Amino acid sequence: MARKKGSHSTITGPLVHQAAQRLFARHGFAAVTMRQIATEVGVQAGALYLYTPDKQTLLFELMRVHLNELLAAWQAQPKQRAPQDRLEAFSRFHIRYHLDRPDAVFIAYMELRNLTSDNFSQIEKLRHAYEDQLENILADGQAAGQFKVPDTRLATMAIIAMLTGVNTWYCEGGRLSRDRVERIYWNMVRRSVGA
Amino acid sequence: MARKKGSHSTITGPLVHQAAQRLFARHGFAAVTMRQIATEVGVQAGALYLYTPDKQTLLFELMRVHLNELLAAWQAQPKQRAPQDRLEAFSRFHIRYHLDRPDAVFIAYMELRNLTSDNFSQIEKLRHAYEDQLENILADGQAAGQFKVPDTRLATMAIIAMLTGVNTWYCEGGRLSRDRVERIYWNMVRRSVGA
DNA sequence: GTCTATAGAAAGATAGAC
DNA sequence: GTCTATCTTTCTATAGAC
Repeated sequence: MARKKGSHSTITGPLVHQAAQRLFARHGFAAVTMRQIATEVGVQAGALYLYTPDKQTLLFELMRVHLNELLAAWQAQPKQRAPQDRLEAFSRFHIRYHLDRPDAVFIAYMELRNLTSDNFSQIEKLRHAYEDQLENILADGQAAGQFKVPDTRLATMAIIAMLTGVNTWYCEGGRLSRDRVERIYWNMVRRSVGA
Repeated sequence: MARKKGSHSTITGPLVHQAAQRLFARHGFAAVTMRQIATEVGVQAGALYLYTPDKQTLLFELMRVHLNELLAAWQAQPKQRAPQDRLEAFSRFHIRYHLDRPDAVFIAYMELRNLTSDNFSQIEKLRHAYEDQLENILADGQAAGQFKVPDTRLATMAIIAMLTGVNTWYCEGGRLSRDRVERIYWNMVRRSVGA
């Protein structure tokens, strides 16, 4: 049998990651087979192992890249001075960024259980680094007497959970525009910390 | 070979559900095998099919029972009159109830993808009925001019996500007591709706 | 009610042809 | 770089002994 196509290593590599991301998000890591990913990409199952040493590494890389990009994107945001402005920037950024990448977000939150213990530690470190960005804002606002946050760590987790929750219900082109959602959430966040 | 034990159908049935709940929560539905569940229970894999027609039904039953019990437990709570009191009752109840059943909660939120489409519809209906309990409180408070909630559905989802998030980080016997967590979250919820 | 044994399908991963 | 072919393991579910 002749092969179907020529060489495409620089193209196929990213395609493998995209297909895995889509399928893992839709059906869950454990439920997706290498054959399904291969079919989605348009190659044979064996060919996937040219782009990843194994299924576990594929999952790990998806999460690692996502969290690194998330952190980088936040760092690249214009810096504000006042705690309240920084909190607004974070709230809006978080919603916007997460709504744009539902699959990556879903995987990063839902598939932690399926990481090996070493990989889990690395991912948790990255996630924690992101959470710390918000915690610092809250701590500064509290220190400046502008927020009423009795426990900055708890408030950090509460706010992130609330904001990330948008992904579970928001429907593109639905009743609410993104901007309206951003504004309503920001108002809830603002009031929740007593600003 | 002699069998290990006598008959225990009334005991083994619940044990199967408990073991499945523990394992599904820990490793995910798709990652858990019937053999693992059987080992946990102390029977052979084949014996599980005396208690469930298949793996899918086992998952569905865990979710269905959990959500039914959740609704019943909320209905059994003492009724308050004022929207603010009802919101406090709901917030505290939600945290308390969910912290008591981390495995069942985890499964009900994470394994929706693994339900067949028929089973999914039924579970969504139950979840929606619970969410409506909160939405009614918010709508009443808004109508009474006591809350500032521009979109009750959005606020419902935001608050439930925030409250349920406790389960992802709360550590029994850790830095914060349950009562303190309840109180801080209630304050954040209260302020977030402008009460 | 639980066991052993196994059918039958499908998984992850590898080897070697082209 | 992708293919076919396959090894090895493991899965869900069933059948029939006890």
